[in-house]
Amino acid sequence: MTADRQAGPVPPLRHEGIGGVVALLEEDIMFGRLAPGARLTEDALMVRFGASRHFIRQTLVEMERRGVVQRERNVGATVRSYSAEEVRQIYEVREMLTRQAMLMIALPAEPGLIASLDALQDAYRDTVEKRDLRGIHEANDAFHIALFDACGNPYLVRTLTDYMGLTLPMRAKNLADADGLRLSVDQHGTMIELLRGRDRWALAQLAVDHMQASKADYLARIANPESRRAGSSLSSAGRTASAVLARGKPTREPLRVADPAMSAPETSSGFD
Amino acid sequence: MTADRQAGPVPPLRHEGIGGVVALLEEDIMFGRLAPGARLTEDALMVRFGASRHFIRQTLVEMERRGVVQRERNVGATVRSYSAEEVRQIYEVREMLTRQAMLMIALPAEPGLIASLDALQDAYRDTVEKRDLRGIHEANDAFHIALFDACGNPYLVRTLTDYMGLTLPMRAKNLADADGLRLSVDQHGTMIELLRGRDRWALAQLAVDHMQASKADYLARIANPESRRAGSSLSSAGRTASAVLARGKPTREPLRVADPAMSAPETSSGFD
DNA sequence: CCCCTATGTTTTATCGATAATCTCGTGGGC
DNA sequence: GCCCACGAGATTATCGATAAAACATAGGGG
Repeated sequence: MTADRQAGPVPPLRHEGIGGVVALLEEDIMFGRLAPGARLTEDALMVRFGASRHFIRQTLVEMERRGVVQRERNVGATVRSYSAEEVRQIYEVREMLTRQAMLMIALPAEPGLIASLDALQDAYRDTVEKRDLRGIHEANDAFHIALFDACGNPYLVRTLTDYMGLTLPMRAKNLADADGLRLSVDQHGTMIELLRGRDRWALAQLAVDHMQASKADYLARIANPESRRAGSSLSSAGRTASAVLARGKPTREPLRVADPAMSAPETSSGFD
Repeated sequence: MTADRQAGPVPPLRHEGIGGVVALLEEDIMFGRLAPGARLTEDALMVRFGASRHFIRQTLVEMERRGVVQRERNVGATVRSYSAEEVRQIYEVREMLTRQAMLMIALPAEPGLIASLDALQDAYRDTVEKRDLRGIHEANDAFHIALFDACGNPYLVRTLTDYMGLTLPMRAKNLADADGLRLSVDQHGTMIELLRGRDRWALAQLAVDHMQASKADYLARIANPESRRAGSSLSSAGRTASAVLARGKPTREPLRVADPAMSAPETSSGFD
């Protein structure tokens, strides 16, 4: 691990070790640089990250656990894709968990919580204004996790976090949509307001509503796969979008990664 | 893997590969042969199962994922123990998930479901009569998973299964309690009856009630740690029960496993 | 002309050995 | 007598190489 990690494709390249590679790859998936169905061969990843097979393998195991990657014995790993049915099921659970967690928050919330959420909200707003995709995602997740954390049950928070990771590929496109981001920021603000009041059900419902847009958007996207994708030039070279989304056995193709300086795709509304 | 796996300590030794080792170790934990806090060194496990370091390591990673084992970097793995607070939190989520899953079952349940549950119930009763501890556990879980499966959402079932695994060490002692088992069988029967009716809430509540006994029992057990433990002779040699349950840094002690032919501990009621 | 089989290539799975890290016991210094 | 530093032992982490499996292709037989 003290070994040379020659110039990674992403300039900052913070994070180190296995967690870092996971984060980087999740970004690739989330930003659409790695389309669903794309193969992730160990050798290619070894070259890309300058890591040993051991590390890469562990990374893939972890990503499989998180549900963003599918691994088949003796065949390899692919970016997982979800059918409309699966998406509904995942969101059904996620919505349920969210609602329950929100209902568990003692409602005139204590000032400390509101203060930290305010801070996170500010940070979130900043990243949105700066159009910092990675930052947007992280700040958004940080806000939600802090909110969930107020439910007082770390296991519930963990499971909820797991499901947030599961829906990660579905939230991809929404990071760059201006209207969706504005709505998202507004809703976060409303949540903080509701935390000052006493209406648990309103809070719970808002939190659930908050995630509808991305779900609907993703479902619409897979309904007609030829949706215009902005920076699709390099991802999964030569395959049509429908082929990429196809869930059949993956053909053996080399791993290909899009230009790191990806142009922000302009897509429909919705966020979470 | 084609390598010789010389006589394992458990006669049947079905299962092969990593999943098998996990199952065996989970049994050890569940039956109390491996007390909470016990160290699981790779070398010891390699000897015990005649497997390579690679396998054992993967096994420990998997068991950590399942929550039955705790791993600390450069230190090793120990059987995880749960505080009263954690137990309540885990059960809180598990109860919530259970209730929701039960409520999702369309209620005059279809005959096919009832038929398969009847079959599983018969099998369960058989294992109970035969006092087949391992079988009891497996048959019980099979019944519950089949029941949960009727909710129609595989992701919910999976999460629920994860939590069943998490509460596995808490359900340990209850496998051998005659009264508890009788109650358990009865409740399963009542569930099947309720599936024929239309009262979703009664079914959900029964399913939640069904797991209260083991929770209460475990909480009582950790409240006064000097509870009489039947086959404690070899597990964690020389340490007091309270020391075993202590959650501080584990002292380095050799792995010790109790006699495979464990005498069934007679303990209080409760089951799930 | 099509289907089945043999073989080469790609990719993953497994192993044994070495390096890094931690824990615990011991001895010297204050 | 107590505290800190050092070293021995134990245990995990990592690596490189080899084995095994699956896929893809090309050739032969029907």
